[in-house]
Amino acid sequence: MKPAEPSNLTRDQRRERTRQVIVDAAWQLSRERGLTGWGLRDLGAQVGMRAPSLYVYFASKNALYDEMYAQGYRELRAVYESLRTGDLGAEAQVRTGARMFFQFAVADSARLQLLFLRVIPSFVPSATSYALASEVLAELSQSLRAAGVIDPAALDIWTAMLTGLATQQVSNDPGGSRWADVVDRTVDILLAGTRLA
Amino acid sequence: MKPAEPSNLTRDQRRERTRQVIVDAAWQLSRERGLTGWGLRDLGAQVGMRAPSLYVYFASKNALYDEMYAQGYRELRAVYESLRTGDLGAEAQVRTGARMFFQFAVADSARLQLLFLRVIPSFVPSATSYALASEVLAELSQSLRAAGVIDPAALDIWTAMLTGLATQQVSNDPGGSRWADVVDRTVDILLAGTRLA
DNA sequence: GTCTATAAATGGATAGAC
DNA sequence: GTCTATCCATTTATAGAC
Repeated sequence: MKPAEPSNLTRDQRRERTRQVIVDAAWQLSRERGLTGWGLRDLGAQVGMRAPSLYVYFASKNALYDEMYAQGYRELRAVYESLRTGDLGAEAQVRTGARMFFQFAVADSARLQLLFLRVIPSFVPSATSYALASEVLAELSQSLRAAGVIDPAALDIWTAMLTGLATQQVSNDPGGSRWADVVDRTVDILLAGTRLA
Repeated sequence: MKPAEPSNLTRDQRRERTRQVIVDAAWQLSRERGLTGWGLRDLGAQVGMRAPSLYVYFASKNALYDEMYAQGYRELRAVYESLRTGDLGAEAQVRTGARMFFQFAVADSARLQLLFLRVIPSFVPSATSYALASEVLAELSQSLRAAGVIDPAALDIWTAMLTGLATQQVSNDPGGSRWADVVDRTVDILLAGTRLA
């Protein structure tokens, strides 16, 4: 018996807190060594545990990836919610949203790969987690509709553009701003080209 | 002594041929199991060798990736060369080039990841291989300039768009045509937006 | 809930016989 | 040029003591 944590919490709360500590450590390792560049031993060491103890909190490494995936999309959803709560007009919302998405995506290339590319062959997001991703996409769709971009094909162009800019930035100019510098201009071009299609 | 190959070839020719067989097998495994989903044992088995024998032809697994990378860009360069040789006008060349790039990229998602994304943390293309990539980019740049897209920032928008469309297609609609269907429209939009910037 | 011990496999890579 | 044998590290995951 050595929880080492404030124990005026329920068992479930303590468990959830530990899960979060593990997920945070996994993100940190992913940022440092890449999404697949660490093992459960390393992760355990990071949180002061041996690898087998992690199985108390996650059924497998892929289950852990799934939680990271879900959490990543929850963070992105929060970004869009903060946007919607603001008092920006429809077009400004699209403009700011694009900048924020880009910033979100390039801030963590491991997260970019997990959320938007299919980099781990064995990992497929669970139905629940994938639903979160769809929710965020719906948010983007909504935002674009409000600005006059109404057809579904145009939405696909926007997602390609946004992920493309971010991917190019982290792949071909990490730490720089080559693609960051063209985000606004690209938004202008797409707005002009996809409105009232 | 058991070459099992027609021996009216020089030693270097036989060596080069075997290297090619290995690279082809590596591509096949990458397509089937993902870029990192196979080991040297599997690769050896695929070409009728034990893993250690592969070291006669490649210094390391990353050296093999490097050859795959170079070969991928040589194939892409060939695509653009066939385009330049045709009798298309500048704008038609951009339009056809975009379609061909998209087709090339989605035809093999492992190749897409190796050539355009940074998916294997330990792999960095050699200077020689990277020069090939630059050559192909210059080709694209040339093609766009001829069509009136002259500023470097616009080129960055185009590469983001092209890779973004392909990545979305293989990540979110593999086997489908959701993003394939918007390539032409996207080219129109970008041509309208980046010409004579 | 955490540990040790270990399974069972796989990883890339090297030595040295033939 | 290919092999066997092997190294040494590492992987995810499980069993069972505490």
